[in-house]
Amino acid sequence: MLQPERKAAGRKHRPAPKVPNGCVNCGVRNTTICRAFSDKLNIVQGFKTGDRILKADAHIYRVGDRLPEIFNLLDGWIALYRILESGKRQVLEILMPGAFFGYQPDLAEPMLHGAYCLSDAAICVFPRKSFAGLIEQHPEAALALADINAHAALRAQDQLTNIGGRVGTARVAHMLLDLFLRARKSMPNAQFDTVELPVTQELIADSLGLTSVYVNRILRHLREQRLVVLRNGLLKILDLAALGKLAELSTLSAVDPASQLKSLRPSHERRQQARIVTGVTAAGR
Amino acid sequence: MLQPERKAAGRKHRPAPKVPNGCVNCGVRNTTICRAFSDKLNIVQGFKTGDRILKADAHIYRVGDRLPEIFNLLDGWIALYRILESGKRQVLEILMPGAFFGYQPDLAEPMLHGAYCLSDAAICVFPRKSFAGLIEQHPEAALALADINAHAALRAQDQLTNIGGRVGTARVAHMLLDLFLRARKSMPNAQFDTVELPVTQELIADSLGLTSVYVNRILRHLREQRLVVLRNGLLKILDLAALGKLAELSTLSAVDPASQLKSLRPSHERRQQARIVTGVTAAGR
DNA sequence: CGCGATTTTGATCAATGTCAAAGGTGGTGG
DNA sequence: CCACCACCTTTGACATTGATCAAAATCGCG
Repeated sequence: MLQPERKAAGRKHRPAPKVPNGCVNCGVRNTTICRAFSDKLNIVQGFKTGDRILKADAHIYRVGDRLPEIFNLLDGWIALYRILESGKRQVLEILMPGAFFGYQPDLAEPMLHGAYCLSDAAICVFPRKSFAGLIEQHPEAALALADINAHAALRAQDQLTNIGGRVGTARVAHMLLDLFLRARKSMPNAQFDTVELPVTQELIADSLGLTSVYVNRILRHLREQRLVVLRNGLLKILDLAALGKLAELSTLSAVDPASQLKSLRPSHERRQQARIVTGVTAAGR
Repeated sequence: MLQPERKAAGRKHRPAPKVPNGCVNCGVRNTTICRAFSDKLNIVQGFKTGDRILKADAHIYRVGDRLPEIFNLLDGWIALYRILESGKRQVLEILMPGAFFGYQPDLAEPMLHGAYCLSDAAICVFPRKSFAGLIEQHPEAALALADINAHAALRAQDQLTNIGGRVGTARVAHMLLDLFLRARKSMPNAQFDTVELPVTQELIADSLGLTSVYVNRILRHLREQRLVVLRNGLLKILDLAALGKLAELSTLSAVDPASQLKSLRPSHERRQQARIVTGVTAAGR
């Protein structure tokens, strides 16, 4: 359950994040709010405050802060979270490049969630004060914002469904699958079965409403079943199909990983059905 | 865990829902997307397909449906839910009058969630096909939509935090508190400690990722502690302050019930601190 | 090589789920 | 107006999942 300050895990080979040279060369300009200005990039270019490079473990803002800015995530991973009265941390969402964050209904109010870097990261900064004006001036931007928010709601509902509807093992499987598929998208060689995952077991636990100790046991279980291995910040998928089955993909999910399950190496020798073994505790070593 | 078809509980004294006579007389026109047209109600008036009265337990749409419409909730309560592969139902949100629903990022895609009536209800129907056009034509509508979606995301995150971060007792307390405060808002006499709550224990369970049996035990516990009584579709708050404490209100919640906690009858004779008794099972009768 | 943080593991306990049966309650048809 | 029925609500006994506590083993990084 979250200690005051900690170090993120395994992110060695990751190259230092770089910011693009002008919006024209921005790699994520079609994913975030900027896509509303694709034919007039000079507007965002003039609007943005600047870019910023952040170290892993840096807090971009905390719950209760009154922010003067809004952000686009250019590179790196960021976690959004809340803190409960009990001190427990609940991770709301894990952001990857292209995310638009720091927004909430009433821009002047203190932030309802915090954001901190899972890895070194690069962000693009917008001034908060004039943001509303920008949106009002440009109808397409309002549309893009509506769409972005709708997707945010969808993701939150996905997570909600995962936590509320699945047991620990399936929860973890589902989350790993989601992270894997998302991370692979932004990878150069998109046919690999391994991706970098700068998440700590405690972070997974705080995402899924479990304990890090229990997550550790579940991970061991998944490893022993030859489904997936998470080690040193690397996630390796061994049996995508079986993992998908274990994850009890909801019939129609926003991410819809189901449609992507056929893309990894065709099939495998170990077709051992990977029963949904509950009772991770007593898993024989 | 949701059976095919069921009857909602206790909703006897509720008057039959009525639809307003024209948008001008609509009671929720300032809550939903229509607020963008406050000075030109004739536009929505001309745009809407019509109104519809629904019986309790009616399904407005189900997961996978391709909807030809979008809705405003005029009267009554509606639950949005998903179905997991296991057959488990996860309630995403409970809607009250003024909600805008049936929207999702890609309007042409099959619905990712279902909607069904907890009580008799009245809804206002918009044509889905031309909805995008309406939004594009009216910048303020796009803004309103962005805001509505942002709030939807916030609510989902609230629920996420409740399920992921709290134990059963606190979860139920938090949900009841939320429902109470929301329901009371739309009540004539807003100083009462009792509201109608057309929810079944199974619905609460499916909302919170618990079992209806366990929810029942938690409710008994809350009743025995003189905090709140839920019976026959009526929710009566006995000790609002203690309930709020039990609910571990997150420091800054979107709904922020904390700020409303002082509004009920001042204090009470039984100031028995209502310890957060865990271990509901063996509660002595 | 050594420190700080994370991962692992064992032992044990508390929270929550499952199964099954008995009571209630409101609605409805006769 | 009453009896019956379907659907909720309650409760007991028991099975599992997941949390806690505490200590050892690893790993990344000077």
